[in-house]
This record gives sequence, C-alpha cells and structure tokens, in this order.
Amino acid sequence: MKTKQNTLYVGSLAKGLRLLRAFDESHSELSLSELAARTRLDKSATQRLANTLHIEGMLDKDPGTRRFRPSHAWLEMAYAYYWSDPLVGQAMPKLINLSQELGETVNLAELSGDHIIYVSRLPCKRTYFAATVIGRRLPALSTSAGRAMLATFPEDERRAAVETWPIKPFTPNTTLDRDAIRASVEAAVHDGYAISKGQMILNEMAVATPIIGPGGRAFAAVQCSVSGHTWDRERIVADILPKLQDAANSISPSSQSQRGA
Amino acid sequence: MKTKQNTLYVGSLAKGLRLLRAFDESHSELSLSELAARTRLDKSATQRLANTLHIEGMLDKDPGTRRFRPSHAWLEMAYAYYWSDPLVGQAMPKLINLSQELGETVNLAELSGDHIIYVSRLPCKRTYFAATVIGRRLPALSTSAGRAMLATFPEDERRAAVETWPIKPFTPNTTLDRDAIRASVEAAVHDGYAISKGQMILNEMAVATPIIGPGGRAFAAVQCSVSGHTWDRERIVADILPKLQDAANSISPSSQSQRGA
DNA sequence: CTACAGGTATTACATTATGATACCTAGTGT
DNA sequence: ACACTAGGTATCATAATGTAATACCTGTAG
Repeated sequence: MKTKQNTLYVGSLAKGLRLLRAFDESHSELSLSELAARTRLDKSATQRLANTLHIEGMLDKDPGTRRFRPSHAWLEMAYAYYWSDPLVGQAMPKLINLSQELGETVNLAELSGDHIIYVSRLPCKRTYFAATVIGRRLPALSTSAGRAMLATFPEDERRAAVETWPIKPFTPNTTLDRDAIRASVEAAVHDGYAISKGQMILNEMAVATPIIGPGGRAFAAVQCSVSGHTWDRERIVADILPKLQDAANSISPSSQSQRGA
Repeated sequence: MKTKQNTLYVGSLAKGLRLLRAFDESHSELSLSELAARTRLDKSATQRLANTLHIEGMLDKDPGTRRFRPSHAWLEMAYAYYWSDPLVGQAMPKLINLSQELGETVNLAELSGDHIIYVSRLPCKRTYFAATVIGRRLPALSTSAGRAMLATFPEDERRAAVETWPIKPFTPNTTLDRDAIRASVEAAVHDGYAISKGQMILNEMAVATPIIGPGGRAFAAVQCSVSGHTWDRERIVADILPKLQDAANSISPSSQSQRGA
C-alpha cells in the first residue's frame, strides 16, 4: 500500500474505515467477499478487519447469511455528532415550530465541501424514503439549499463554484446546464432565497433561505419541500417564505468556528 | 496491549474506534490530550490515530483551537444505517401519518441489548434537545418502549431482564425499584402497551406499543411522548393509544433476520 | 523572559498486521 | 449420491507496520 508514506498515518485504521464506507444506500448489507470486492482489499485483510469491526460492535453479522450490516453504533455516532454541531441545538426548536406552522416538510442542510448534507429533517408528508432520513449528501448546485448558501458568497467564488462543483442527474428534470444554475444562484443573490423544482424528485418543489454566519457567508440553510401539484412559486413566496426566512434569521451560528481542514 | 491474542483482530483499528467513541453528549469536541486521556492511549498513539481519522475525513479539526470534532461523515453513517434497517423503511410513512394525526411527538425505538435506541424521531413540540435527536441509547427498563417490548418476551426472560438489566436515575422520579418496574412490565403484558411518567424528563409522559416480530417477540416499539401537564393516563389511553396501536400493528418487520451476535 | 502545557515531528525497534495457503461447509447441477 | 464450486474460516512464517520515547516547536501565563 503506497498510502501516505507518513508515520502519522495508520494504514490499518484507514482500511477499516474503508469497510465502513462500503455500506451505502444501495449496499446495505454485504458479505465478506462483497466487502473485499468493494474495498479492493484482499480476502484476508477484509476478514480480519470485518471481524474486528464486528467484535467492536460496529458491524452486525447475520448468523444465518453471514452478511454484515451497520450496527446501532452508527446511529450513536449521529447522536454524538448532533451534540458537537452548535447549529443543531440552536436550530432544532425553531425548525419544530416552523414545521408545525407550515404543516410541510422542513429540513436543515449544511454545506459540506461542494455538497450539502441534510442534518435535520422534519417530514410532515409521506414522501420518498431518502427524503425523510438525515445524512443524505447531495451536490450543492442541484439543491435549493446549496444555491441559497452559495448566493451569500462573493462573486468570484460563486462563479468558480457554478463552473466546477459537481452536478449529477437525479430526475429527467435535474438541471445540468450550468448557465441555468448560474441564473438561479444569481437570482438567489438578489432575492435572498432559492426555489427549485423537480431537481431530486419529479414534481417536488423546494424553497431555501440561508442561515447567515459570521462574515455574511452562509454554511447552512433552512429548506422546505412541498409538492409541485399543490403549490406554485407564487404561493410559496406568499405563504411559506416569510416564516421560513424568520426561522433562518433567528438561527445564528453562535460565532462558532467553521468545520473543515 | 493484551487485547485478544487473535490474529483476526486488528488492534490499531480497534484503537481508532476508541477515539471515535470518545465523543459523546458531554464530550463534543476534544483536544489531542483530552482524547489521549479519555481513550487511555498514550500521546503518540492518539496523535497517529487522530491524524489518520482526520485525513480520512472522520474528524474535523478546528485550525484555531486544534480540537477535533465529529465530521459530517458521522451523519452519512446514519444514512447508511437507515437503508440497512428494514424496519425503518416500513415504519417511516406510518410514523409520519401518526405524528400528523396526533400532533404529538412520535418515536421509533429498537432494542439494542439491554438498552433501547431511538431510531427515528418526529418531534412536534419543543422539548429537551436530547429528546429530539436520533441515536440516543437508554436503559430499556427505564423507558415505556423498552417495557412494552420486554412484555412480549416469555416470562422467564422478562423476570431475568427485570432483575439484571441496568437502570440509572435520570430524574428524581426515575423508577429505581425493580419490583415497581416488574409491575409495570407485567401490566404491559396484560394491556399490550406501556405508559411511563417522568422517567427521563420531569413531568413527561410516554406511551409505547410493541412492534411484534416473528415468533411474537418485539424488537421495536412505537412510542409517543407528551407533556404530563396537559395529559393524563386516561386521555392517553382514549386519544393516543388506539392510533398508536394501529400504527405499530401495521408495521411488520418483514420477517428479516434479527441483528446481533 | 522563563516556565509550562499542549501540539508536532523524528527515529530505532519489535510487535503486529500481513496475505498465501489450507481447511470447512453449504449449495448446485448432473 | 456425487463431485464441484463458491464463500467463509483458520493457521502461520515473514517483514512491514505501528510503536513509544524523545526531541522540537508554539503560544500562554506568571
């Protein structure tokens, strides 16, 4: 392994993490050999590492099928995360109020590199499963939340982001044209909010307003998802936006330092 | 390190996991030396492992304070977990309905050894932060959900559990008397639901009904938390219980194998 | 301006992880 | 019933890898 010829780098630990990361949306339980294949580790290494993770309670193993699955410890990690993120504690009560007032699904998203990640979700309507669970990472440019945040950045950064950040089709209507995305972001600069339609799910609409941090830059946003069948732009602006904006403005990132490098 | 003299056990990986587990509710960001202290690893080891976790994106490091914090990856792990747990997909839409119908906080709890863990939470009222985030682990005996599940177990197992499973005071009113807990569990055997009061938060009340799995045993429960100021047992039984029970009954664990050993 | 605590970097050493191989077991097809 | 295969499990000699001592920074406090 040519990984970092660095004595401060523990290869075995990194390999173990690769096993953990092998599990995702479409790989929710994996056999030993599937793990080996997905991590590109040899059978022996996979065996040892998976065993260790199992013994340490990070992976459950079905005694019948011998397949591994994420354990409850993965949820405990989310719990620990929540306490470490100063924004969540601030935001949670206001998000609850908001979702009750609106009767619509409300989300808290944070910027994570060039993606956004949903940190808190309060679903009010039945919807696609992935839209109801936390921890989902999506390309920032394809989401109203990402665009709303980006709109708080200086022009050159916005430009660079619109040009280089990844995009990926999710529905036939996902905007892949970067000029269109730029237009949307620039509109958000002017309006202070972003609205998108059908980016992730057909006929779903989303509004987002940024949570402005120190320096005027936003690293988080409050977002509301509604059905495109029962809502249109005008009604969203009239009925949802005001409360959404109030909520976002009332959440201050407590001048905490940013996460990152 | 005398850890498992087992060639299928990778000590370095296990130590790395210890670092991750050092973060919790009351330790949300840790410096290198705090990490070393909490994990009982020496400075060098902590340094190497923390560095690796940082490079691999599992820990964020504040450039100013040099303290480590859980990264967004911790939420992604929760996301992966959700896809791997067959119950969640089943339950989510029904829980959303239920919370909308009741207008009260609804939770999905699973048994995790002798604890329960909240897998999904749909808060409707402002409440204590810990009550709004997923992944919280609590002694099963101290929760309505745990008692409701335990009530589906054969008598000898119930008895053993009531005698040996851990309990811990959270409020001045947390029941520490195992006889009282037994009474509560046996009542749940008879009634098919459990109600508790002030176990975790003063004046909070909770009702839970088990999600019966294959073999009649429950490993999960749907639970509803309400304020003891505005609710009492009778109204809970009259207004909440029926819908709660319908919801729980409509969720079948899809005969999936159990998690564990 | 010295002392100290906490973080970072380096290095010689042997413990620890490695991966090839052999062994089991369950399922498949003939 | 049989051999055949794929996938999981166990063992072991080897050296690569992680180890922990130590020295080096950097900032804060006295």
